[in-house]
Amino acid sequence: MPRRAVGSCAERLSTPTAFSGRRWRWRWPAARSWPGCCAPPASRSSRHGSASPGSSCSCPCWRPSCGCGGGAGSALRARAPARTGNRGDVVMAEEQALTKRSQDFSAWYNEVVLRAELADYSPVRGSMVIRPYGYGIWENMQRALDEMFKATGHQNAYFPLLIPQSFIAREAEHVEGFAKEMAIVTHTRLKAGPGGGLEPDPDSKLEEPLIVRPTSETIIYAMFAKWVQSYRDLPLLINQWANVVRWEMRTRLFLRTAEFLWQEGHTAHASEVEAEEEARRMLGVYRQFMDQWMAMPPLTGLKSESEKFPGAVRTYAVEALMQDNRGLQSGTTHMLGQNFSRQFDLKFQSESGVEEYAWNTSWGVSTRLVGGLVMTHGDDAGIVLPPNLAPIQVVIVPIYRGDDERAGVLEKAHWAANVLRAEQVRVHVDDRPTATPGAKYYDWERKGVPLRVEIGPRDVAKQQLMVVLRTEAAGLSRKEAMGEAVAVMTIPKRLGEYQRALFQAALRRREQNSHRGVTDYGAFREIIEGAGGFVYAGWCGGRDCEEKVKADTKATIRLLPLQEFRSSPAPTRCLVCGGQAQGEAVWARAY
RNA sequence: CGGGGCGUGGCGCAGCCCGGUAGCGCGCCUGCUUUGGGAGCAGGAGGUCCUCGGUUCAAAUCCGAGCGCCCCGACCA
Repeated sequence: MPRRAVGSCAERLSTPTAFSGRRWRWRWPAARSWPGCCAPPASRSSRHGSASPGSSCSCPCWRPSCGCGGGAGSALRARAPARTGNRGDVVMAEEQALTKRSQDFSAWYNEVVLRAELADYSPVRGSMVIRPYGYGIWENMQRALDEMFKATGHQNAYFPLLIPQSFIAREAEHVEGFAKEMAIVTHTRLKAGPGGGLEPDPDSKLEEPLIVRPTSETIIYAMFAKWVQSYRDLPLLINQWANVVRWEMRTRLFLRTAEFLWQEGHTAHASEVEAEEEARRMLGVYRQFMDQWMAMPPLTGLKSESEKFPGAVRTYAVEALMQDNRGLQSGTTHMLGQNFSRQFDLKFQSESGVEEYAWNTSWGVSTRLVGGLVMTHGDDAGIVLPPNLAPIQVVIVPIYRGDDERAGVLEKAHWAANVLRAEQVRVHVDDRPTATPGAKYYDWERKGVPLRVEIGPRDVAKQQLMVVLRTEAAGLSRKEAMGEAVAVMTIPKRLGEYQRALFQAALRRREQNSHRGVTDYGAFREIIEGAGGFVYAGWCGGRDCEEKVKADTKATIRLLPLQEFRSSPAPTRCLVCGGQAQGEAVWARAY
C-alpha cells in the first residue's frame, strides 16, 4: 500500500478573477501587458531525453502512481524495449522517456495523459477514469466557465440521466443523429440465470425503455414546456453540469469516450433574433474562455449542414488546431429554432396575446477540452499547463544534504509557499524525502507545472531563489536566480506573462499552419496529405464537393468562418468543382 | 461493425517454436549511505501464467472454444 503522507499540499484553488462583471465583458485574468511577439515553446528534448516514473508524492491531492503510468495498455506496451547498455542510467532514461511527438504524436498523447496522471483506462470498455490531477484541471475549467455563464445570466439546474425513449424519438433529425450510439435501460432487476450468473429478470422489463442521455434537449424542453406560459417567463436561461453517454466504437482518452463530462446550456427565447444572439453570445464566451484560460485560440464559425447538430437550425463551433495540425472541435452552440419547442409543446403567450412556440438554443463544452490543452501546449517532456488552469501553479523543490541543511532549506521553502499562497498562487512544496531533486524536476515537468522554485543551501545563504519556467517563453528567461523577496513578489506577475506567452505561441502556431488563398485542388491535397493544418478555400455549398474531399483526403469542413477570420479578398470559386463559391470554408483533418 | 495486436507479480516484458523447479527490468517494503537534473548498496514482499475444456505421467508452453483490452478503419464532442 503506497504511503499517503499528509501534508504539504494545501493548495488553495484561487480563482483568478477574470470576469469583470455583467454581460460577458472581459479583461485578461492577470493581464497588465501583452507581449507583442513570442516564439513557440522550443522543444527541449535534447536536454530531456529521459523522464522519470511517477513516484510517491507527499501531496494528499493524488495518490502515488505505479512506475509507468498506470494501467497502460498497448500505448505503452507498444513502445520499443529499452536498449540494454552497460550503463544502467542510459537504460533507465530510455525506458522512462516519453515517445517524441515527432515520432508518433498519438502514442505521445496517450503516454503523456497516463504518465502525467490525468486519466487512466477503466475496466469498462470505452470509459476512462479521470484522476485527481486531471480532474483538478477540469474543476478549474468548470469554475471559470461557470462564472462566465452566471455573468451572462444563466442558472444551473439538474435534469435526469435517464430519458424516456419516446422523448428522443420525437424530433426526427435528432433521433437519427443519435440512434446509433445510445445506451438503453430495459430492465430494473437482475436474477440468477441458469448458468449460475446474473441476467435481467424478464418480469422486470420496462414498458418503455429509458435512454441514458446522449444530450438533454428532449427532457429539458419537456420541462421548459411546463414552466413557460407567458413571454414574461422568457428568456429562460439554464445550464447543467452533467455526464452523458454516446456509445462510441472507438475511444481515446479525453477526446472520445463513451461517457464524458460536460456542461449543456439550454435556453428558450421569445424571438428568433434573441435565440440567434444567444447562440452567438455563448460562442463568444467559449472563445474567450479558450483564449484567456486555455491559451488555445480557436477559430469561430458556422458548421456546414452535414456537420451541424441533429435537430438544430444551425450550429456554431469553436475549432482549435492541435500540434499535429489536426483540428479539434472544442465546443458548439446551436440555434435550435422551434424544432424542439414544436415537438414538446413549448409555447408562450406573446405580448400581443398570441400563442407562439419558443425559440431554443443549446451549447456545450466537455472534458475533451482537457485533451485539447494537452495537444496544444505539451512537449516531449510532458504536458504544459497554462497557469490559469494549472492545479499547481508553482512547485517548490528543496535541495539539501543531511539533516543540518534540511531544516533551513525546508523552512525557507515553506516561507516562500506561504507568501505565494497569500498572493492566491496555488503552491505545492515537494518535500518527499525519497526522491532526488532531479527526479522531482522530471516529475513536475511531466505534469506541466508552470513554474518551479528551487531552494538549496547556497540559495538560503544568499537569500535567493532559483525560478524556472516550464518552457521557454518569449521575453522570459527560463531559469533565473532572483533575490528571495523579489522572487516571491514577482511570481504572480510572471505567471501572468507566461500565460500570455503560451497564448501567443499557440496563436502563432495556428497561423503558421493556416493556408489561405488555396484554389487548386491538387495543391489542397498536398497540404492536407502532407503537413496538414487549416486550409481556407472557396466552397460552392454543395454536399457533393464536401463529400468528395472527405473521401479523397479525410479532411472535412471544420467551419465556415465568421467575418473576423475570413480571407480578403474572398474566394470566388469552389475549391472542388470550380463553380461559383458561396463562401469560404476552413478544411482540415479533425479529431 | 470490419482488420490487426496483445493477455505471465503493481507496470513493461522474457519464457511458448522444441511440455518437466516461473524469470528479468522498473516500481513497492526495511535498513544504511545519499540528495544542485531520473541515487547507491544490502535484505525482503508480491504470481488463479485471462477463462473453460481437451491431449499428456506432466501444460504458461500443444489443441479447441470463449472472454477482455489496445491499435487501425467507418461514426461522433
